[in-house]
Amino acid sequence: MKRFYLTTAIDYANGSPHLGHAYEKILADAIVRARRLEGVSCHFLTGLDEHGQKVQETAERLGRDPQLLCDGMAKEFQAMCQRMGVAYDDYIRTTEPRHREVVKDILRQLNRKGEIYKAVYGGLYSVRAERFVQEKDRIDGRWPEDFGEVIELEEENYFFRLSNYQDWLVDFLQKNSNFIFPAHRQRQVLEFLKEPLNDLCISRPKSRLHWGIEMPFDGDYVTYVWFDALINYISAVGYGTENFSNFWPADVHVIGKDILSPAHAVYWPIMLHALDLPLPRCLLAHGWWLAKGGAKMSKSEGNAVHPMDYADIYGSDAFRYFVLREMNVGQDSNFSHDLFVARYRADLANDLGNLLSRLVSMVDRYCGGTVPAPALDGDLEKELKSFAESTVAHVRERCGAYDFAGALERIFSLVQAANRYLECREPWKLAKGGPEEQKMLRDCLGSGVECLRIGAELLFPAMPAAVEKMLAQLGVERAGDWRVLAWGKSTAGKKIGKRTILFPPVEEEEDALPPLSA
RNA sequence: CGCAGGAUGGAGCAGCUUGGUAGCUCGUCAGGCUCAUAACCUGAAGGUCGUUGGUUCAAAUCCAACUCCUGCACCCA
Repeated sequence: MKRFYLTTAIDYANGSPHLGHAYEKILADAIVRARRLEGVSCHFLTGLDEHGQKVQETAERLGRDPQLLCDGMAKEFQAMCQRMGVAYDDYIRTTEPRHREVVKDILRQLNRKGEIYKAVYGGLYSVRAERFVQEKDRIDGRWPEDFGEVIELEEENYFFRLSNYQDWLVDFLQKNSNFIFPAHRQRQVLEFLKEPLNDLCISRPKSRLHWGIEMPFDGDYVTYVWFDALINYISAVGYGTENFSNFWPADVHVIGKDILSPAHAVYWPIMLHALDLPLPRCLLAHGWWLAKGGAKMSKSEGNAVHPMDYADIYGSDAFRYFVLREMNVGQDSNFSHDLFVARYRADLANDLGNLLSRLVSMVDRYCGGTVPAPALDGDLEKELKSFAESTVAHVRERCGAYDFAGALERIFSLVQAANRYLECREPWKLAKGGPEEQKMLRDCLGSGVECLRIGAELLFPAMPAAVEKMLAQLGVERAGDWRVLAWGKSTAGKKIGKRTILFPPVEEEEDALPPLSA
């Protein structure tokens, strides 16, 4: 049975995880969680890209074995996923035998088919940077300092016949306008494809680069890192085995906009096509997080956000909520401490956390801790029920369109509606009245709890851990299926759990900033 | 130069595909409430939707021109 198969980009093992990595994984995780709530069986892959020049250089600089270096990085990235509640099903590392063998198999196949040829490549080569450079790299006519000596170099390499497939790819993109999300990115790729494509150099001589997968038909070369890395999407799901068709084609490749073109939008489709494999259904290219005022985030600027610090201080769910709420998928977005705290305070602590808190408190105080049934008659109750149900429909639709910002905005409208409803009914006053008021009180609290229960179910893709805690306080099990999520009696008669503060208030001081370790 | 994205009340955003009284959150001001995490609810102030022209009965939304910001160097989500 074919599953919904989603991948993220595999992270490059040359640097520690940062906000961008965390965001991409959280976005992917939320998509998968939402899909599962629709009853779809899913497979969520992420992993680590371990070969290539940069990793080799870093390992040499540190005097460490590159494999050990990568082992450490894998642990770091996996720990981040764990911390962020990112529940992948499989983690692929490009140094694993299961990957290496598939890469070699594919190279053999393409070679047999005549898609690969050997040719001499000549150009300007920087000895210090250990790579080919171009005339346009010159600054004021001179080579940058860190290039060192630049020499003419001729080198034999293996090339993949990309250019043969350019027309096919353009045709494919024109016929499949939903291949890349958001749509304007697809136009950009088509623009890029107006220029003739060069064949792709897919080998590196071992004299220059040894840290890679050996070319199966020539032991003097290793495979170019991009060619190697992209294959993870099929090597991880058993390419060449009967299981493969349960996964491939992938439904979504979640990637950053920087690696859309040419790697994912050009190399990868052509590689697959040359192998007679179907293409993934969608490339989802997300934007970048910018520092305050739209500045680029970087380690050197010292304005990078450290996701783990936020998770440690505010909880991983608060962090997940922020990035999903604030980023319009596909566009760039700002991350600033002020924005984060504003969201945390207003949405999580005041609106949501406080709603839970007041409901649990009142059920405890006025109903002996047993949740009453939600009312079916009053006008306000009907209105609330109707809004909750339309919210379910709206959120399902938005999540299907990867619009978590829109979905979360709507869920918080529901939370506000519940707060407003309590304000209108004033259960704390009803509690002081006679039998009729007592009946209204029970109807009111039952409705309030039911409303929050539905909101919580909808929040699950964004805040899985917090939702479990909320539902535990409301005394209910998570339904775990949006298709049957209707206003009902599922909370009635349940005993509420222990009331705890889900999102504790944060201090006022500016110093409450997480430590910005450089 | 070219390509792409952006420009909406003090801040951050939505709306633009399928024109029709400008919406959300924060912030500010005034009021209400007391169940609750000094939280919640109500009301108000604040925008000629970058500029200029055009199409139209009607434009933030369509068209044209222009201005400003960002990205397009290996790497980086």
